[in-house]
Amino acid sequence: MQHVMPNATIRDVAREAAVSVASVSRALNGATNIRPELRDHIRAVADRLGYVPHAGARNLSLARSSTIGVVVPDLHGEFFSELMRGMDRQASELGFHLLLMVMHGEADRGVTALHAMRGRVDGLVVMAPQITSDELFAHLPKSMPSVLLNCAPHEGNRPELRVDNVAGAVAVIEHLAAGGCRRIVHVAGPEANIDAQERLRGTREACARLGLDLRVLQGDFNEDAGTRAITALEAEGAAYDAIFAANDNMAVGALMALKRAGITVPEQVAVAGFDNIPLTRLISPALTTASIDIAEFGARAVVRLVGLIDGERDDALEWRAPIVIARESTRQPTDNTTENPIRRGDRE
Amino acid sequence: MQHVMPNATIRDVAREAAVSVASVSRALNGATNIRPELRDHIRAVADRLGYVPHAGARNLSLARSSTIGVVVPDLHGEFFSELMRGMDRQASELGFHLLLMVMHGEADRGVTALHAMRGRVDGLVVMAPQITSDELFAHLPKSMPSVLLNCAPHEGNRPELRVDNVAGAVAVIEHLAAGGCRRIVHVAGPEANIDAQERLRGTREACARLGLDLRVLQGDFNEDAGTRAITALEAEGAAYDAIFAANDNMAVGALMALKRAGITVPEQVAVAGFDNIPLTRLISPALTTASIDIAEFGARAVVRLVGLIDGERDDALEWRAPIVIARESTRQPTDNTTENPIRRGDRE
DNA sequence: GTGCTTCATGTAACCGGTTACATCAAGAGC
DNA sequence: GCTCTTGATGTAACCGGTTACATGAAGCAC
Repeated sequence: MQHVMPNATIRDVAREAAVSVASVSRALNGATNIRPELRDHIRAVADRLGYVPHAGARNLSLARSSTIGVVVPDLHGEFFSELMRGMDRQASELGFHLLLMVMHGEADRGVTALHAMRGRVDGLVVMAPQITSDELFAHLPKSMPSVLLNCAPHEGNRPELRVDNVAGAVAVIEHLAAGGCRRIVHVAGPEANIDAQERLRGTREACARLGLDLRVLQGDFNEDAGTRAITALEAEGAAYDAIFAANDNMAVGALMALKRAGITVPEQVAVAGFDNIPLTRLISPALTTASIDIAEFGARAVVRLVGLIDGERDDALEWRAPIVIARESTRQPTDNTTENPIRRGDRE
Repeated sequence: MQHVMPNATIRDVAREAAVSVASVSRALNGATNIRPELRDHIRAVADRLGYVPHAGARNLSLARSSTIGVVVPDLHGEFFSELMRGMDRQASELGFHLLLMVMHGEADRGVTALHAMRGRVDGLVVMAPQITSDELFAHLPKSMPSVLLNCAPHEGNRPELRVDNVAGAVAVIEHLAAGGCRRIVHVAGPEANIDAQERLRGTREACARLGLDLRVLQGDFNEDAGTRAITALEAEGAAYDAIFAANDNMAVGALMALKRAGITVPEQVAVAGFDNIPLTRLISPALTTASIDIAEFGARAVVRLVGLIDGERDDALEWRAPIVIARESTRQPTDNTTENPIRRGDRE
């Protein structure tokens, strides 16, 4: 009597069951053209030997790995854990695995990573917010299905998913306006940052359309910038009733500075941020902010990628419009003004 | 002149360079037994064709995938992003990739996951804190190198890494006692969770040894449980001067509830958590907590696993004792013995 | 010249699966 | 009886790499 052999191959099973490898393969993969008794016998033998198919070999001959490569810039914080969560849930639902690859900022490591993926994955989800992506894309073979997440603008059409910062900023301004604010101060992010630029643009558009006063102060995404903005405004005795910071960090800085200055939030000045970092729920007053559903973002990328892998045609640039998460730092809409998440159509 | 072919194989390169596949392999893998001019020529041709080796095929013939399978129970929160971060950094340093596999609680999915790993990875890092892992281990072939993280007790010796929750809880209680606390409330985690059980045990031991009052409230690791605990305590007018929650989430919930109830932290009630999620630094007052260096924990698991893969012998059960990270939510130890009793909140 | 060593290169087997095609037995139709 | 069809099973090629071994040319000693 044969003992369990830890790494039995299909040929071991075939020998032990006195059949050919083809029959074993058929028995285990549920092919119909095999006699039921034989199928059961083979399965029993396979069980007895503790046979588990070698996925690598299977992948090679099927030319399919059922694996999705995930290329991300870094792994800090909750954004990534949420993103991975959404991708994983969706991938496992569709029968795919996730192979993770982090390029720690260095572009050449990104290229190496991309190469290492060849023959290991069926497709890629690539997140590369750095501007240097063009080199990366040059190494992304056309034959490799891939979905881009929040990448900087680039040559050519590719299936892509982006956060609609413009729409998010518009939604925030509309929310502020609905709460009665008329004189908005926007604390902008770094000029070179694409997200910051778009948020500023949305703010400008919405204020112009709604006839609101807008003043823009330069910031840098750090908490201090929010504090400095308030200090400066108070020093010159400026009149304003809302602060919209281009990210939550700066909004928190502004909030703290307002508190110290004895200005009540949201009664005298409303404050809103962007990103929905976990902290926003916990400070007091809780911060109104805008963000997308990150897990859904990841899941959607996986769905589209699997579509591509299955041969679908897809060149679309899809946008995810952030929704406003209204908390204590802003006044709620007074009347029946709409506060729907605004989905913008194709921008240019 | 030949064009770039997207999925050139080694045989394409061989034909194009008018050499054998063996030479191509040697040229690209840096073998010494090849004429330098020929090597350069082959490399040039490979470049021109855009040849990237097929990792799957390579793995099969080398019987090595340079990939580590990571089996985790779920992906919530920052613990996992930190863990993955540590593992990823170390793995990429050692030339390994990470294949992620989440078993959402269901044990049979864990077994399926394990099988799917065969022939895809060289070894596994398995984290299975809640389920009765014995079934899982039964499906973990001896031939598959694996390192266990924080698994429930089980048969036999395996290379393993565990957080010493008992020691961590003891350290927290000692820190609270050193700050003058005498009436401790422990908000416990889920009863079925091994971490929660051990933290409770450490709390019990330390309180008994130090002669502190201890009251245990059942929780579930969610923020709400902390809030509910405070609500219940206040409703009955209980006397207590410290909350030790079995994880940070619940501690944060408690902190917020205390704030809302107008109870000062840490003057009237000190609060401590467990895990050191990044959030704890950001809230106000910053939360005292206990934790291991999670990234290091993950990195160490990878190091040991790679050792196993390389044939080292290793059956050790290694412990990581958490340290207390004292922040604003607890009083710092005063010099030798007594704390000023006036500040201590007997609030009834 | 022959014989021996050394070294670059090629040939073909192998990793462990899948599957097109060949084979063969049984049953149907005449 | 013979032929044709049908369906189960086996044989061997293939996926794309690596590499043991074979080959053959060059170099050297005699």
